[in-house]
Parts: sequence; structure tokens; C-alpha cells
Amino acid sequence: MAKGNVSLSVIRRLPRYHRFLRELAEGGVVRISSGDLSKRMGLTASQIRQDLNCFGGFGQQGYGYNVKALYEEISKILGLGISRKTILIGAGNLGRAVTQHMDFSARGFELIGMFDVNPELIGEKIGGVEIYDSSYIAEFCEKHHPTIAILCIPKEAAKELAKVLVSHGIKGFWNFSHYDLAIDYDDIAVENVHLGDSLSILCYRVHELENSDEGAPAEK
Amino acid sequence: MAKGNVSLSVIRRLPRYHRFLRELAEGGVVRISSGDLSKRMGLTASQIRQDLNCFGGFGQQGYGYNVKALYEEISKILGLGISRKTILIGAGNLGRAVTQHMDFSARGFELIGMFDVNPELIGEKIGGVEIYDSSYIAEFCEKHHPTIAILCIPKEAAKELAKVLVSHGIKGFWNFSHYDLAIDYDDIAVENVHLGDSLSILCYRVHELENSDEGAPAEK
DNA sequence: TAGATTGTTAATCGATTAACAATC
DNA sequence: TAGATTGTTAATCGATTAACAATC
Repeated sequence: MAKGNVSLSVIRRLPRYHRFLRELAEGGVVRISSGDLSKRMGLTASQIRQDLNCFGGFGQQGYGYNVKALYEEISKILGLGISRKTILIGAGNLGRAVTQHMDFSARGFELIGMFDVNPELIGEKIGGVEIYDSSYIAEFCEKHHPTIAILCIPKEAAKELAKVLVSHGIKGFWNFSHYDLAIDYDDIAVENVHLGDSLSILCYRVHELENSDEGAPAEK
Repeated sequence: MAKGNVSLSVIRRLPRYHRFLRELAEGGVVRISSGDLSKRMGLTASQIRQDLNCFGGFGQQGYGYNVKALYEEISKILGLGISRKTILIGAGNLGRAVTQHMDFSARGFELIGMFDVNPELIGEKIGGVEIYDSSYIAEFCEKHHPTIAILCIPKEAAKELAKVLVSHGIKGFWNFSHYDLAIDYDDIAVENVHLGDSLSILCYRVHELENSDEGAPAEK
């Protein structure tokens, strides 16, 4: 589907296109031009057309793009809807919240088990999914062959555990631990969610704003 | 402190430098060269020196960088440690998990109140911080003057609420709602955390990996 | 001093934007 | 047909990398 290698910049914009298109479709919009979409998204029309043409010519001259069709195309490009057995490791506050907050199944992630080292949590069910003892992970993987792991554990544990999980067939990590998983494996997909880094960036930007305000009149 | 305007690419790398330097300092490492750090972080030495020199010359020829001093400098650049009154809106699973999971005070965020529309939650305390009724937000802001808001609410609510919060003095948003806040305000700092987009990107990358595997021998 | 490593300038690379012929 | 808008090529812009003189 993709014409050659698509840059990370483009890929990172795809989910946002997908989101806007879904909203447009839900709002009953049938067709949209790159110009119109660019205004809504705060991008240039050129960029939108360039991005989409990495994957194919989905538009029509003089018409624009069919919202629903384009939405479906991007769904396919993203690989949404392909079912993938998923496990979550670390059923603490964050792990449980993520489980309850995200619609995993909408993106094809089928959560089949959660794991924790805390004996108090073991046996509990969150959204119908049982929490098992972490020592059972290897055996569980051999039995059920999950391919995705969500890591909500401290960084010390993550580093060691990642190796074990890879050796048991995990192909993708959604990593919430404060550890950059990507460095060690390049034949494995890793998406890091560094909430701490994100909060630090907010901090910088508020700080920056305060400094630029000093003396300078409010811009608008 | 900053020499002119620093690009977003550089800023987004700062928290990661900060994280690595803290770990090095904790590990007892006193000095480090850009070359050594580049290997650990998977960057080029050139990039590290370029990035740091946006803010000042923190190194010394022939020696490298003093780990602790550089860590402190980046802390200052990021504006960590400046106390900012913070409120959290939406004390559902995600909001409560974020509260318990993040060390807000380490970055100067002082959580002074949480808000929710769910009557069952009102009056409850999470980590010593009380959950109030959302209808009390405006009054609370007038009284306590928070400058940061963490949004853990549905996107419909976020759009409307953001306006209200801005009019009551909020300068920075940590936005977990599925809504791109940045478009409307550019004199306000916004850091969006789109967990759904992040999961979609993981989906794409796993998908891409599977496709590149087909036929091609395993790379390594 | 000699070796190491920075800060900084120049070269390269990649991503974004502009332009426009093709065409619905 | 005329107007609109794409797909795509070329131009620009910005970010990364390389190189090296300065200097600890």
C-alpha cells in the first residue's frame, strides 16, 4: 500500500487525520477538499496532499476527498481492525486507568490478560480481564501467544521484562515506563508514552510564555 | 537564558536529556562528553552540542560536561521547580491515575483541587486533594488563582471548558481529552497527550513490521 | 605540552511549502 | 465548457550532521 518508506513525521500525523475525518463523517460531511481540511486542522493543504499521496491517490480533481472513503483508507493504512492479542503488565493505578479509559478493541487490540506482582491485585478482574501473577507471564505467552504488551511498570522492571517478552513473541510495546525501550530492539515496534517528559515540556512552555510576556505587549 | 527562539524539536529533547543526566548523576557519573552521551541516548554528538548551545556553553573543551551542573542547568531551562497552582478536571479513572502516578511537585506543579460532574466522587480526596463539583470551578479559580489545568474530560466538555478556564487565568493546559486545544489559543501553553493517537501509531508500526517481514529474510 | 572535546560554522539532508499541469 | 481541486514536481526552509579551529 505504501509507496516506499514513509517518514515518521507523516505517520505521526495519520491518527490525527483519522480523528478529524471520523468527526467530519459523524457530522454528516460527505466530501472535503485539502484546503478545507487544512483550515480545520491548522496545516497547509499542500502538506495534506503530500501526506496522503505517500499511500495513494485518494482524491479526485475538482471534487476533493470523500470523507468516509478516506477515513476507511486511513484505517487500513494504520492497520486498525486487525485483531492482536494484547497483555498489560503492571495493574497499578495507571495500568487500570488505561485499561478502562481506552477503547482497545476499536483499534484491534484484544486484551487477554493483565499481570502484577502485588498479591492483593491477583485474581481481580478489570473490564472482564483477569489480573495474574507476573511470574506466570512466560507460561501465559506460550499458551496464548499475545503479540502486544502494554508496560505500566517501573523502569528497572521494564528493561529486564522487555527481553523476556520479546523472547516469547511480543512484537509491539506500548511503553509507559520511564525507560526508552526503542534503543535495544529495532525489529520490534515500540511506542513510548513519556508522561513525565510531556509534563516537563508543558512546564517549559509556560515558563517561556511568562518570560516573553515580560515587558513585551500581549501579542494577538 | 535562551539565545533567540529555540525550535520545538530541541525543546522536545530537553526532558530526555534531563532524564539521562539524572540517571547518570544517580549512578555517580561526574563528567560526560557529548560523544559518550550520544551513544547512550542514540543521538549524534553534534546534535547534543547543538541543542545545548541553544541555551549556553555548559561544557568545557577537553573535559566535556559536568553531569550534575548540566542537569541543574536543564532543570532551570525547563522551568522546573517554579511552583504553579494546578487544578485537575475530570476525576475519572484516568484523572485519578494521573494524580497518583505523577510526581507533580517534582516539577513544581502544586495540585490544589480536582473537579468532576459525578456527584459520587465529590468530597472524596485523592492524595490529600479534594474533588469538588465542576460547577464550582469559576469560583475556585477566582479564589485560589491556579495557572495550570489538567484536562481529563471528554472532548465536548473540553472545548467549552477551556474558554472558561482561560478567562479565569489558566495559562497552561495538560490536555488528555481527544481534542486539539492548541488551535484556538496561541498565547496559552498547551501540551496534548493523545493516548488514542499513540496507540494508533503503535498499530501502524506493528502492521508495517509484519508487512516488511513477508518474503524478506529477518534483518539483523 | 599533547590529547581531548567543546562551540560554532559550513555542508548535507529531509521535510514543508509553493506552483502548476492534469483532469474531474 | 469553466471552475475547482487534485497529484506531483520544483523551490524553500529548517533541522541534522560533519568538520575544525579554539581551548581546556
